[in-house]
Amino acid sequence: VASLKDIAGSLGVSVALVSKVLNRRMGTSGCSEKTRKAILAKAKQLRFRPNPLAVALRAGRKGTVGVFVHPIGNPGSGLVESLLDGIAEACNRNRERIWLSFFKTGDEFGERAPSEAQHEVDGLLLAGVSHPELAPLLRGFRKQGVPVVSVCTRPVLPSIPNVFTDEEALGYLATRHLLERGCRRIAHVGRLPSRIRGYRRALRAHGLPFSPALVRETKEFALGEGGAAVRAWLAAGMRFDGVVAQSDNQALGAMYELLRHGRKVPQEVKVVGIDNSPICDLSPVALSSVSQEMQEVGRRAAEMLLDGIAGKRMSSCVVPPQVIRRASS
Amino acid sequence: VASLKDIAGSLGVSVALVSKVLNRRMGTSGCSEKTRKAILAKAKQLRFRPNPLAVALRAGRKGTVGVFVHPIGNPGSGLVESLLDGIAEACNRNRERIWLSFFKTGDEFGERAPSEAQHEVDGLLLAGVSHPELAPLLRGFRKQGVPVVSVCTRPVLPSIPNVFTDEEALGYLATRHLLERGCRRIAHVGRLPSRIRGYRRALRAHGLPFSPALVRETKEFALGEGGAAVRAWLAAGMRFDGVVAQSDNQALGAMYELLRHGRKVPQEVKVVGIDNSPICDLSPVALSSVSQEMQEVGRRAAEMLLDGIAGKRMSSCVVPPQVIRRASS
DNA sequence: CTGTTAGCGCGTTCAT
DNA sequence: ATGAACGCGCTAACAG
Repeated sequence: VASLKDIAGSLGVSVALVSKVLNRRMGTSGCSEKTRKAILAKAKQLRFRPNPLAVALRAGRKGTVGVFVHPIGNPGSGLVESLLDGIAEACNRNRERIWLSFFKTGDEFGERAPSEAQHEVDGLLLAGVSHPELAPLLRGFRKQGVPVVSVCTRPVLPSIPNVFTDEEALGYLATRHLLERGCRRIAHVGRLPSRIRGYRRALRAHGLPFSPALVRETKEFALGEGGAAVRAWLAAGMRFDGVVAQSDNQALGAMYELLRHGRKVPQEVKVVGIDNSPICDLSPVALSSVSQEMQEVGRRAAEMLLDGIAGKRMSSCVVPPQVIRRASS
Repeated sequence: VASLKDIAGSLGVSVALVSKVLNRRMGTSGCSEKTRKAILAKAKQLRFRPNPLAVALRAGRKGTVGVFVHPIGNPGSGLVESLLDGIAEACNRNRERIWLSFFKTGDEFGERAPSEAQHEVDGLLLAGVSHPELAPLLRGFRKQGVPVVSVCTRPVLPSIPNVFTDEEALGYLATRHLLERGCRRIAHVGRLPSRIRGYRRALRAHGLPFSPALVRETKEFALGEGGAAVRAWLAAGMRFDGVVAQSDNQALGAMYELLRHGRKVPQEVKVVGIDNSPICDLSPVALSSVSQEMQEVGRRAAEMLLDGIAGKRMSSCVVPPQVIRRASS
C-alpha cells in the first residue's frame, strides 16, 4: 500500500527525489547523504515496493511473459510441473507476471493465443515438442520485436535460442551408468537418434562393440514398445544384461516383460529409463533413471528470456542430465 | 499497438468518447449513432485491445491473481497440471495475469510469498492439502481485503470458499461401480474418512453388509500400503472380489500383490483406484479409476475468485467425480 | 451529443 | 541538491 507519494509526503520531499534515490538513478545530480538515508530508511519501514503495473506502463512494457506449453514428456512424467516450477521461480524473482496457456494439439497452438498475445507480453517462452507448425507462430512474435525462447527437444528455428537437456548426454549417461554397474551387453530401445548416438558413444568409450540387433527403434515413448522390444530380443535369442530405455514408460514395459519371462531384475538384467518420473518409485523394482532436470531447464530458459527482454543477447544452451540410481541397476 | 488515442486521432474525436463507447459506459449522456458506428468500426479495424496494465492501474487493481500451489495428489498423478490448465483458461478469458508459486513444504508456504504478494494481487487461489498452517496466511490476505479461494481436500477455514471434488462421492462412485460390475464383497484401503463414508453408503444402498475387517486405514496414499492391505486380508483368510483404493498408487500396489498371489484381475478380483492418473494406463492390467476432474475444479475455482474480485459473493462448491472404466473392472 | 480535466504510480527531463 | 512538469493508457466526473 505504500507508494512513492506516501514516503515523499511523510518526509516532506518530492516524489521524484524519492524515485531517484530508490532506483540509484540520480541522473546528472546528487543528493545529500542525510535525505538519502532518510528516504531509504522510510522506504524500508513502510515496506515500499514499486507498483509493477505503473513501472511497466511507464516503461512501455507489459510486465508479463507468455508461457505457452505444448504436451511434453509422457503423461505422468511430471516434466511440465517441474518446468513450470523453474519458470515461475525465475519470473517471480524478476517480478514478471505470467500469461499461461496449455495447448493439447498442434492446431490449437497456431490458432488461439498468438494474435492476441503478441501485443500483451514482453517475451514468449514456448515449451513443448519441436514441431514445424510452431515456426510461423514464433516468427509473428519476433516480427513484433518480442523475444522468444523455446524449450524443446530440438531448436524450432535456428534463430531462436533453445534451452533443453543435452539429448545425447541422456543416452550416454544412461549407458555409462549400466557399464559402471558391470553390464557388458546392453540393449537399447527408443525413438530419438540423438540418444542412440549417446548410447553408441558410451559403448565406444568403453571399447565395446555396437550391435544393431540390440537397438530397437520405436515410434513413440510408450510402455508397450518396451515390452515388444524385450520380446523381440528374447525371441531372436539375443543375450543381454542391461536395457537402456528412452523413457521410463518403455523401461517399465521392458521390466514387466523381463519379469514375466522369469529374468531377474537387476541380478540378471539391469534396467535404466529416462525422465526420472514418479513412476520410477512405483514400478515392481524401483527404476533407475536419468533426470532431465526440467526445473533447472525452466529456470535457465526464463532467465535467458528476461535477459533478452532487457536487451541482452540470448544464445541456446543445454542442461546436463543427472543419473538417479535405484534398485533396477 | 492500437490505443484509444490512435482511434480517436484517426476519427477526429476525443479519447474519452472512444473509451465510453467501447465500454458501453455512457454515463448520463448518449452518442450519435453515426460516430458510435464509426468508432466501433475503427476499433475493429485496428484490432484495438485495451492495455490491461493501464486498465488495472486506473482501477486501482493489479491485474494479477496469485496462484499458490502446495503438493497435491501423488507425484505422477498429473493433478496439478490439470488444475493449472483449468485455472489458466479461466484467467486468460478474463485477461488476468498469474503470480505462480510452488511450495514443497508447509514451512516454505508460510514464510515466503505472502507478505510481498498480498499487495500485488487482486485475489488468491490456494491449492493443496488442507493444513492448519495455512490459516494465518489466508487471514493475512483477507485482512487486506483480498478475496481468497482455496482448492483443498477440505476447507481450510470456514470463512473461505473452497472448491474441490466431492470426497464422499469418490468413495461412493468407486464402490458403486464395482457393485455394478458384479462384486459383492468389496474391500477398501485408504486414509480419508469421507471416502470411507462414501464406500459404506454405496454398500448400504445395495443392501450389503459393512465388514470392518475389509477396511484398511492407511497413513498416506502410497503404493506399498495397497500391497500391505492385500497381504493382510489374504493372511486373515478374508474373501473379497473387489478392491476400492483411495489412490491409483494404492490400487496399483494392491494389484501387484494380487497378481503375485495368483489372483486374476479382473476375473477373480476387480480393482478400482482414485485420481485417474497416467499410471492407470501403465499398470499390468489397465486400472479403472475415479477422476477428480481437476481441470474443471481449477476452472470453477478461478471463475469464483474472479467473481469475488468483482465484488460478488463466493460460496464453496463441489465438483462431481467421474468413473473411468478400464480393464481392471 | 461531445470535449476537457484530472489522476492511478512511476521515472525522466529540465529548471531552479 | 531538489523539485516541477510531463506522459505511459485509461476512465470518471464535470462542463459545455
